[in-house]
Amino acid sequence: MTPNSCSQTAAAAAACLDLTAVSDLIARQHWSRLKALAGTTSAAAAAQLLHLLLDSPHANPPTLRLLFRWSESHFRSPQPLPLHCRLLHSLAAAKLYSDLRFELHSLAKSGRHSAPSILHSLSISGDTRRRGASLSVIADMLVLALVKNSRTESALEAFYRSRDYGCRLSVLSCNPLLSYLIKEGRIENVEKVYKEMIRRRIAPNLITFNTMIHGLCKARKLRRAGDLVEDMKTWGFSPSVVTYNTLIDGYCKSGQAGKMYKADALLREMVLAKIHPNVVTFNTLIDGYCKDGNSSAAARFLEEMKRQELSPNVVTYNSLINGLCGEGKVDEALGLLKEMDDSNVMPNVVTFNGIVNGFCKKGMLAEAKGLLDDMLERNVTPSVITFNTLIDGHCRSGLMEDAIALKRLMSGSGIRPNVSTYNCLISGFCRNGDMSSATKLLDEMEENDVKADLITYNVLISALCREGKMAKAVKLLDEMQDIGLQPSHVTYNTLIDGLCKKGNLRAALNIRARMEKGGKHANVVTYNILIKHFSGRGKMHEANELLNEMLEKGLVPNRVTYDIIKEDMVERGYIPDIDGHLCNDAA
DNA sequence: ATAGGGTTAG
Repeated sequence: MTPNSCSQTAAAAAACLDLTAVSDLIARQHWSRLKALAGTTSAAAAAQLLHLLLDSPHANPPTLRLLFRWSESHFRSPQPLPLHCRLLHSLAAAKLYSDLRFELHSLAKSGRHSAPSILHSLSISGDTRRRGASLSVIADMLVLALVKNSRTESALEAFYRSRDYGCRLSVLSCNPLLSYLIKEGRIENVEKVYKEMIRRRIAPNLITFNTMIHGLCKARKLRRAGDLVEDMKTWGFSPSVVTYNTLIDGYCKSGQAGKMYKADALLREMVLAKIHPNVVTFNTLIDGYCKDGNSSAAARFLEEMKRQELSPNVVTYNSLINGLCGEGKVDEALGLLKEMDDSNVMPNVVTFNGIVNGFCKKGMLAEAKGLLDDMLERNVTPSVITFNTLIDGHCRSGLMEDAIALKRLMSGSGIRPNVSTYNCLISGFCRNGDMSSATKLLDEMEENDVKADLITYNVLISALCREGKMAKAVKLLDEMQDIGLQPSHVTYNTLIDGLCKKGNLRAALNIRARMEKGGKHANVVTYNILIKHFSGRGKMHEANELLNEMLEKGLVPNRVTYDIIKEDMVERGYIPDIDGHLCNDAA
């Protein structure tokens, strides 16, 4: 068959076009002349021509793509999926991978088709003999395209379904899939995908392992993360600086006892293994120590990194500035801001937010507000968080009018108040017992289409509890569950506390039952509330039983627990007969 | 294609 001969279809016979001339017009994008020659006056006609060109052995894939793109934009209507799939196959066969990526990207972005229908259409399209090999490449790129377009659910479907078509995927799509699932906090899916990768003999690489370790750390499964480090070694990969940084960060954020000691041990271990700590390593440690309330240890790490000739960057300084401000050491934070200037590290909005927060915490509201001018001078644009911090600071000092003025100022600077803004203000009004102003803000939220969140409800519930309006408070619990908001421990504990204070133990236990039903287990705070309720009423036996129950569950008593035991029980002459845990810890 | 920083509730 020669390129100019008509192919076997009836449509082609009718058209009997000079395909070389047609291709030439397409390549030169002479669309009106193409219309005259080939009659492409509709999307359907263009589709027909595309099929014709695809059937011709001399079809040129880039030309096909030009025609396809022109048709979709010119007629403002998408071409049918089977045709798109034929185009994808021809691009894959010609190894035009960047064009293929682009086409899959637009297919994924449009969201018109589900992953299974795309895979199915691909599987029955294209040259039967070469389909298998190119199907794998296309499916692999499809998963990647779906991930990049935040269509994680479809990406997962494509990942699993592609197995039914015998596709061999690669780490190039699986790694980003894992990474996105982690970003979305869907750790169960992460582990499933990983296991499926192994089952399908998609060999994990160093990045797969680092990503998985990150996911497990984020899910606070530190032991499993450690197991994976051993796994990676059996696959022939040595932990890299990223592996260590991830683990160090995992421990810093784990909340477990001695976490900073573990983080420090990992630092020593990596140095011993001749893996050099980098800026991220130090930043992670500095942030970890700051969050642990130990900014002086963090400051020593800043010195250490300088000694190792690693340049602290804006993240380094931000972590330390935030830590210092959190401890009320705003002067030292300002010293660091000066140091940034000296070493040409540009402060950004996060830097200033930290200092604004520091001033607010000390009640130095004029200084905090004054930072807005400094920011302006330095070309740093305040963010919602800057204003929220300022607003919250004013609310906490009872300066509600100034807080409202700041909200106007932020709107005037083109920053829309978000839920947090409203939460700060509502909580401020509630603290002042001004429920009518709080309610007005709730209405305003509705008008501005800002949805109430968990914190909004917690704030309102605790305000109602303080006023003893328990029926209304419980009603809000129902309401939030109705609109699909998961109540938190705080929500339940606030209600339990309110009900206990009213002496309504039965209702309090009812909420506790709802809490368990909602998958949230009683925590230390829950027990403290209940123990306080009993011991405060002289029911020492019940209080004691709750103490034991709490310890049996492995919950660790905190300061509040000890205060209750000391003031309500011991000082009134009752010695809890709970087992050894308490004596050891209390001593 | 993998790792690090900011506000708000009890």
